Amino acid sequence: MLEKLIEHIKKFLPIAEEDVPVVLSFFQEATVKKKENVQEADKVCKQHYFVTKGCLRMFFVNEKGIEQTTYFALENWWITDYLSFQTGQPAEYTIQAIEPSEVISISAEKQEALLQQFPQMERYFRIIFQRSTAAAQRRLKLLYQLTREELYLAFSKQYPEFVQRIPQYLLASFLGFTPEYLSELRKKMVLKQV
Amino acid sequence: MLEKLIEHIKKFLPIAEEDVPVVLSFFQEATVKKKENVQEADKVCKQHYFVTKGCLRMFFVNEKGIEQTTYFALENWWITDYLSFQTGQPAEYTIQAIEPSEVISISAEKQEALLQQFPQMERYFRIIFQRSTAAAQRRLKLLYQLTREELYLAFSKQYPEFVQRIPQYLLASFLGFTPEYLSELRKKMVLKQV
DNA sequence: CGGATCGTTGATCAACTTCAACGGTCGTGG
DNA sequence: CCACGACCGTTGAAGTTGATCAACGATCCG
Repeated sequence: MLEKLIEHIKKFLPIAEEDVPVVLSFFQEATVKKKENVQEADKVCKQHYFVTKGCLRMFFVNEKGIEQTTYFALENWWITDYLSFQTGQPAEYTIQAIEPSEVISISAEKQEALLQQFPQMERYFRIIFQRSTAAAQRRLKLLYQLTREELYLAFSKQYPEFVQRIPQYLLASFLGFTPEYLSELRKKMVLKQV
Repeated sequence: MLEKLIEHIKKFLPIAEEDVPVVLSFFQEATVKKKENVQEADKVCKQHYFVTKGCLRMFFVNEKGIEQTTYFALENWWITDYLSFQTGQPAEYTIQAIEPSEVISISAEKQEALLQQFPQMERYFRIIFQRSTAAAQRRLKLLYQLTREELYLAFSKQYPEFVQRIPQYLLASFLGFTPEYLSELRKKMVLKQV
């Protein structure tokens, strides 16, 4: 399973075979059950997670007590509450598996130690975060320019298999509307196709 | 003016004095007039901008022909259309000065060359992008959890001087609503205070 | 001084939420 | 293996939020 991470790193930079076990020694593996939290809100987020199997979601609980999902992480995606991870403040987000999953993680301290010992890993994380920044810009553009209905269409088109894979109420939350409204949208779309 | 960039880099890592001029030789300076574009939509975004003075905004034009502003960049902030910058595709965003400004910039090619020659700069950009990722998470949380009115209040509270500094229609656009509605919100708030 | 730009106002309208209720399905315990 | 409860998706009515459009005043700047 750790192999998955090495493969991912190798996509972005060369890494000497003899360094592989040393690099990997900074990380730990975990199996996560469905609905299990890897990170609880209000606790400091100590780990940075790399998903090797399954799917995680990140959510916060709003004033009405509703879980608002804002991120999903699939295989080969990094995820964490970066604000808490960086500053050591309590996290605002909970991170939960929505399927039986497998993750690799590294603590903030170990990540820093890894970067000290293997400065070339700065490049790996620089690229990861640069891509994340680009993805955030793209997502924000969609959020600003599309109606909820168009958002649903765009997302369904880009991730058709994923839409099948997750419960509708999570998708509705992620897209920023209610499950009832998603239900209405789906009905409308079926009618149009007939 | 280039001094501002060096100061910023030094906040995150040590840099030998003799390296300073070499590092700086990768960058270029520019003065930008109010309303001048440093980046046009549909052209490939070749530069990564660091603002040393003034303020830039990033926007796209939606289907109704309205300029939708999604980012501001103040002093010591990096900004660009990262998707275009990374992939070489045409940009979706325009980047424009909203005040007379001064920027330092570096092309994608030169940034790569800089990182090859000074690998410690990977750390600098890793930190910049990691913070940017954290900021994006924070912003997304606010967008999902607050009403438009609360967004305006929160933003006014966090950046009171900035709200004074920019035209209201830009602020309304950034917060995701119309200038007319912002006007209504402001009226409502004044009435409450009386 | 004159035109363009910006903020405001009010009426109407569309998008989306809220709430309550119902039916289907899935998983768990007996 | 069945029965029960919890969870999930759906439906429809009523209510909010915020958009749209058109018009007007103020201000800025050349």
